[in-house]
Amino acid sequence: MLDCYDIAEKLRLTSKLMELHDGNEFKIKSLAGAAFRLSKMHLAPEDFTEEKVAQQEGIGKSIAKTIVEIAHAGTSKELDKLLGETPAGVVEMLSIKGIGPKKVKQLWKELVVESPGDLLYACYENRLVDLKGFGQKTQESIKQSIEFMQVASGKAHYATVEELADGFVEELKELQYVSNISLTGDIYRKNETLSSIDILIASDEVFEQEFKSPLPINLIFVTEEEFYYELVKTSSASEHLTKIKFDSLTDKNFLSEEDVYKALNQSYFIPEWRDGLFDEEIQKKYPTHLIEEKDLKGILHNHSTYSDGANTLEEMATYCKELGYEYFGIADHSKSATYANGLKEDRIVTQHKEIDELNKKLAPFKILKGTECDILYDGSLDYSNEVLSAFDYIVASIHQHFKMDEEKATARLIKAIENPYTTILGHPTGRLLLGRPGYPINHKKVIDACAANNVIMELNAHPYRLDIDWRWIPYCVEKGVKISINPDAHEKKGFHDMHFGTCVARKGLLTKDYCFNALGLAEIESYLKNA
DNA sequence: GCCGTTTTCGGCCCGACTGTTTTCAGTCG
Repeated sequence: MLDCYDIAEKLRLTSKLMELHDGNEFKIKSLAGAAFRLSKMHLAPEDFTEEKVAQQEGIGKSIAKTIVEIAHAGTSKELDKLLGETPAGVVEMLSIKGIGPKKVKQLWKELVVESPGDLLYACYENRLVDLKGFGQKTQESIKQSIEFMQVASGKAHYATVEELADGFVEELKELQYVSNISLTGDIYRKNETLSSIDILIASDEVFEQEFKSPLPINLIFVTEEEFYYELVKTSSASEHLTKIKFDSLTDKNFLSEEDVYKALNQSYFIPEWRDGLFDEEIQKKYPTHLIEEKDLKGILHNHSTYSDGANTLEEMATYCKELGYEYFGIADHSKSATYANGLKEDRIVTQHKEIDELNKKLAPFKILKGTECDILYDGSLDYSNEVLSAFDYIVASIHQHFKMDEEKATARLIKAIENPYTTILGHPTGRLLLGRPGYPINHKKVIDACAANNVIMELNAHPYRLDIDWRWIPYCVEKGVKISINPDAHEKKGFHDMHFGTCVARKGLLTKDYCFNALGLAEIESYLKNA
């Protein structure tokens, strides 16, 4: 039997859902009012009869009936019906602080946002500011609310805590009794989502430290002599420890992590490789030139104010040049992406004219003419062949119709891959880490199709996407499919997400040779010309 | 849906705050 407060919550939810579904506004108000009153009442179980409940101010016969129903059954028919008509993620959105049913309804109906994860990404893409009644500040506060919710649920994206964790280590390093210190655990392996920040400390003293952190902090204390032994141990997944026969070590005193692997008669595993997934591959073929940020020569897949970006084409390109890159690929949304102000054909012509002008100004730096072309429901692309041929390259991505089974979604992607104009397959699963799972696809079939059609696979470097998942990179490389590390930048600072893309690319053993945008400008232009 | 009564239908509803507006809508406690 539920108590007054819990029943009130259900009534409140019912009224919010009714509001989402255009219910009678006075009915909605009386439900909300009844919920408010009920939440402050303390009725004994025997008081939950329709007659007694209906005596309360603001509660009439009808709501009294509902209250008794909920008290005994935990829910009501009306509530169940409304829940059945509402995507679960939209219901979750109702609990985001700062937005109520009216705004949730607007987001759901006008932006087709169906979960807090969707919504967070829409904030990142700057899509809320143009909605009536929304603005920059509302968007920012929604973003913060959702980030808070995600952290509150016990997990955070790597990007959210990277800087913070490094700061903690620096802070602790200053303590005189700390003789050695390092991050360890998942964060040391640069895993894409984290549930704690683990720090290994060599110290004679065990101490406690207060941190302001969104994730729990585990301080692990060891002796100075055993520091590197413990570092390898605590930073490795158990699968990795088993494969390298870590337990066979008798000595625990080492001078470095490399020495630990030497003693095990193993080649060295950088922390990123200690998940235990590719141990045999690494042993057989140690990657010769693992990708580094400095190998990246250009940035493809970016947005500008032409579609849903926050900075102009010129601002984006100029900043890209300032960062030392050789080229900048603009890939604004295509016409079907109406929510993102996708470009109709006439605006492509305008943009290309501007690019030609800017290229004169910025040479030898170059802006490449691209598009992030929507893959439509049936797998066809969003522009005619004639329009597609006007671009230097095409990033083909799915943005709509996410609810497909694996067979359909895979066929849809393969059809897009087989389109002769497709250069890069954008964020192949559409996942948002800690947000939504993405559509299910058969990765092998999709990668095989890329290989057969000479299509490059995107590794979307946005820390919420990191899509394609790095676990599939070795298979891409095996099939000869190159990887393009793309930030999907919607503003200048988005370029810095290349760092996170590179982190996971290294986890996936990506070498410079198989990274598409490690090609210099001349090489990439010649590739695009001949493709 | 609830309420109240000038008894059966018309009006309901606190105020502060914020952000987006250009006089107000939505949210919250």
